[in-house]
Amino acid sequence: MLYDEAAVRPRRVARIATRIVKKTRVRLDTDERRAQLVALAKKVFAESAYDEISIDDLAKAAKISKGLLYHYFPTKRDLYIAGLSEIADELVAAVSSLDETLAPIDRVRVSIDAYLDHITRHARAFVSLMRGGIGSDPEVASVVEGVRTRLFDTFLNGQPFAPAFAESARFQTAVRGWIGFVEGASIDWCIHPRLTRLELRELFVQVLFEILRVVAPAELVWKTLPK
Amino acid sequence: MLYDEAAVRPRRVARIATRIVKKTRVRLDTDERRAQLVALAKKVFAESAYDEISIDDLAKAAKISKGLLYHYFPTKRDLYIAGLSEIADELVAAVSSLDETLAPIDRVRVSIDAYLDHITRHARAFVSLMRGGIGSDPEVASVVEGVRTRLFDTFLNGQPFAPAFAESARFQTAVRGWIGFVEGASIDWCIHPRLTRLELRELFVQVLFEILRVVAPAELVWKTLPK
DNA sequence: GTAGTCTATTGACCGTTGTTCAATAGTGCG
DNA sequence: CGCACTATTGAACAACGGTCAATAGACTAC
Repeated sequence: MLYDEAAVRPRRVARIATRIVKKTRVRLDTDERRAQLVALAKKVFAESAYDEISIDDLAKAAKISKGLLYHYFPTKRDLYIAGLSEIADELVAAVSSLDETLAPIDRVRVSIDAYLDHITRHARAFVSLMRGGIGSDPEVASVVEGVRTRLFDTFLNGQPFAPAFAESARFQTAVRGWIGFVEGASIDWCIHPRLTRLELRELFVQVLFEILRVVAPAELVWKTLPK
Repeated sequence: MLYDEAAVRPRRVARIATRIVKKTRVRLDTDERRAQLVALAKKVFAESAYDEISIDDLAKAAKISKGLLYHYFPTKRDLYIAGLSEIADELVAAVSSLDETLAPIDRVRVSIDAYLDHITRHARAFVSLMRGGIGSDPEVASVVEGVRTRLFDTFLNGQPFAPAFAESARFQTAVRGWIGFVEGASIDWCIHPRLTRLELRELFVQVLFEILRVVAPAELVWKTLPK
């Protein structure tokens, strides 16, 4: 399959054959081509693992040559990260449509709802994003960690924390932990949906509040903490 | 460097030279060799990423030929997983020395202490274990997920839960989330130690209890829950 | 129409990788 | 000494990620 006849055929003959068959090249604008390739990467890498997909596979799927792919992305990893970043952006964007008129607690509720909605619809992409196709690659890790901090910002943005509270080490560690809680339970839930989406959401909200209560000194507790 | 003189030298010449130099082969027992190779894999893969280390590197480090490596492990991935599994076993073993005489809450405390002790001493190995060198590989994922469930068992084993409680979906989801909490905060803490080890431990314990309180119906709450 | 320019596109090529396998060399037994 | 057993080797292989000079389609200018 690798060394088939066409591959070793001399260049000139191939050229003539090309003319005869009228195999016309498709010329695309730079931006269109880039967008097409990133879209393909998003789809393919959400379905299969990083090293199960070769550059040749991608080129064949895009109906272009390998060389052209390298004209747009310096390395396979760059293409992968481009796709992953878009998946990440979509997730963050889906969550961050916040309604200023809502009470803080309901704002969290809405955000988590949007979050669960989105990862339900894009379960495979979500898992492959969070599990990190190339776990040890620093760029990939920074995309994933970026999602966490951006999600955190979106969940809690504009909430009336006392500044001293928000900067305390306990608070930051606890929130990072809560993100881990949500992530772990979400991934588990994607595979074994033992709770309804609503039950899961309420669990997240309740746990968040309990964690904040544990972490915060009494006088700094979030104003809207129930009871 | 790749195609150096020695490499392309005809076999017979090489053999004669070998005799002259008296380069004796080292013959090892099967189990010893296997153990040596797994130990090497553990060390190397804890330090560097999966695809930064080639089979040639490993063979050279072990002072054996590539072929022999494949005599013991059918594929590079198998060797990697063998090393990873030992790292995982060591972590679980370190945590699971439980003292039956202690009160349940203190047993959790001791376990978490051992956990933090261990990941402090083997931070790199821990991170590369939990971040998964080949994130999407199902076998690797199952090793990591195995660590989570075994840690969970160790943390909570022998605690006086009502069976109905332990089997409830809310409980299981919540505990899986707590594992995510501990993991996320631990990895964060390995990189930015903003809290003391003791503070972190107490945070974990408190959050665990609050989560259990949130999740459990009143009459089933862990007997030892403080207050 | 034709010549020339620009650049999107190609395919042959390279070195390295993971993997295979027939050949080899130590070791112990009769 | 001869023989079997197996730990060990090294050359070969296909596939991979990546490079590059050459090509072809679209545009402008005359």
